Amino acid sequence: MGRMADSKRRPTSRRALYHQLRRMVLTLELAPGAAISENELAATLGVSRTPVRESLIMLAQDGLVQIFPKIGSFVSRVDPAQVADAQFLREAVELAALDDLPDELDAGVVTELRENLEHQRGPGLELEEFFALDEAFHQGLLRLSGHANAWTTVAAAKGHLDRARRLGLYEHASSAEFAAQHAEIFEAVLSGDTERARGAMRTHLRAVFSDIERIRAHSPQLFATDSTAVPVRRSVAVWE
Amino acid sequence: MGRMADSKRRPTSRRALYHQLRRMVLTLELAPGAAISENELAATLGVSRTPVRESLIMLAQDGLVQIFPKIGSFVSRVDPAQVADAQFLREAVELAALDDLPDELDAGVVTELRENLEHQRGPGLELEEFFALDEAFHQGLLRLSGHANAWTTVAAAKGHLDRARRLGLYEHASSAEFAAQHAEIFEAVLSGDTERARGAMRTHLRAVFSDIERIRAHSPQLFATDSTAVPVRRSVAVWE
DNA sequence: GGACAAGTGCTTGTATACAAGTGCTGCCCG
DNA sequence: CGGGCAGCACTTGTATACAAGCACTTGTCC
Repeated sequence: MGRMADSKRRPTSRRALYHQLRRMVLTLELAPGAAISENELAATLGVSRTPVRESLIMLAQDGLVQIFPKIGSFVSRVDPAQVADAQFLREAVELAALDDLPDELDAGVVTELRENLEHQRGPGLELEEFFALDEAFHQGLLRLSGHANAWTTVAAAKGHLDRARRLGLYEHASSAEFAAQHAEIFEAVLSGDTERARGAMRTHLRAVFSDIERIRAHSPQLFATDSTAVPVRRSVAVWE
Repeated sequence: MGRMADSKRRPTSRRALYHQLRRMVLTLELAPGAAISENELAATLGVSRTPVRESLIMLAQDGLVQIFPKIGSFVSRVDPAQVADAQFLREAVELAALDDLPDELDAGVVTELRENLEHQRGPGLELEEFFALDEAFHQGLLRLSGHANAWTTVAAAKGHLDRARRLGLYEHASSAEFAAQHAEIFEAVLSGDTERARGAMRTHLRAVFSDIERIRAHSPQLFATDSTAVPVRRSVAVWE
C-alpha cells in the first residue's frame, strides 16, 4: 500500500491527484458517502479522465473509495467493522512495539518526542495541528522500538479509523485530555516501566475508540450498514 | 488494500487480471524483479492496454509491482525491510488475538481447525496445498478471537513475507515441522493456556522468519538492496 | 578515427472516442 | 387512464492514438 517512496518518485498527474484526493478523504473534506464523478473531477481539474480514473482506482485499493461499474464511484462510508479492525491492529502493533523497546533509547527521537508534547500542550491549537502532532507522536514511539516502517502499513490500514476519530473530535475537541495521556505514556517509556506504558497506551487508544458509537448515532449516514449493499442511480433536478 | 468484497463485485477485465497477476506474483510464477510490459501482456491476453495498466496500478498499490514512468514496470523484489515489517505486524496481531480469545470457543471453527490439522499431517502433500492449509489455519485462529477481518489487512501487508516463505520452502520443504508447531499451538488454545499458546506461536512465526537470510544469500537477485534504486532500460539483440 | 546528433524502438503517461449498463422520463398506444 | 417501451442522461469499462522520456544504434560530419 502507498508506501512513502511513492511520493518521491517522478511526479505524474495520477500520483499528485491520488495524494490530494486521499488527503481530502481523510480530512472529511470529501464526506463519506459522497458521489464522485470522474467526468466532473476531470473537467474541474482540467485533465482528462485517465489520471482521475487511475487515482480513484488507487484510492479504491486503499478502501477509501468504492467503484461500482456502470453506476458510480463514492467515498467509502466509514465502516464500523473496518474501524474496529484498524483499532485492533493498531493496538496490537503499538503494544508490541512497547514490548520491544531497546535498553538505550535514541536520544534524538526522545528529544523530538519531548518537543512534540510541548507543542501539544500549547493553547489555541488548531484541530489539524493536533492531529499532525498526534500522528508524529505515535510514529515516534514506533521509531524508538526500531519498527518505524511498520507504521506505514498501519497508517495505510487505518483510514477508516482516522475518519471516525475526526468525526469524534469535531464534536467535542478534547485534545487536552489526549495530550495528558500522551505525556503519561512517554513518562512510563522513559522510566523503563513497560507494563505501565502498555496500560497507558491501551487506555489511550481505547478512549479514542469509545466515542465512535456515539458519533454513529449522531450521523448514521456517514457509516456503512450493509457492506454488500449497492447504490443506485438517481436523477435529480437542480438549478444550473 | 484489496478487501475480499472486491472479488465479489461485478467482474471486469481489470479485476480478473488483478487477481490473476496477484496470484502469479505471490506464487513466484512471476519472479521478483521480472520486467512486465503492458503492451506484451495486453497482446498476450487479447485485451487493450487499459485493463492491463489499471490492474498493474492496483498491484503497485499493494507494493507487489513497481512502476517507473517512461522506464518500465517490474515485479517488486522481495524487500527485506518489508518482510521484517510484515513479520512484526503479523506476530503482533496473532499474539494479540490469542490474548483476546473468548472463554467459549466457537465449536464449528474448532472442528474446522482440527480437520485442517489432520490434512496437514497427510503424506505427500503438495507445497501449494500446504500453503493453503497454513493460511486457513492462521485465519481460523483469528476467527476464534472474533477478529477475522483483521486477517484481511494482515494478508494484504504480507505479500513480501509470503514470497520469502515460498522461496524458503522450495528449498528444504519441511512442512512436517510446521504442522507439528501448528498442532502445539492448537492444543494450547484448546486447553486455555494463553501463555503457552503465545509462546508456541512466537516460536512458530520466528522459525518461519529465520530462514530468510539464508535464502537471501543463495538468491540475492530476488531481493531488493537499495530501495531508492531505479532500473534502466537496456537494448538487447535476440532471435525472432 | 572520433564525437555528436538524429533516428529507432521500446517504455509509461495522457487524451479521446466509443461501448455498455442503469434508472428515470415521457411518449405512444391499447 | 394506464402499461409498456423507446429514448435520454448519466455512469464506468475498454480501445486506441498520440505525447514524452530513455537508451541504444547508426549515420554523418569533422
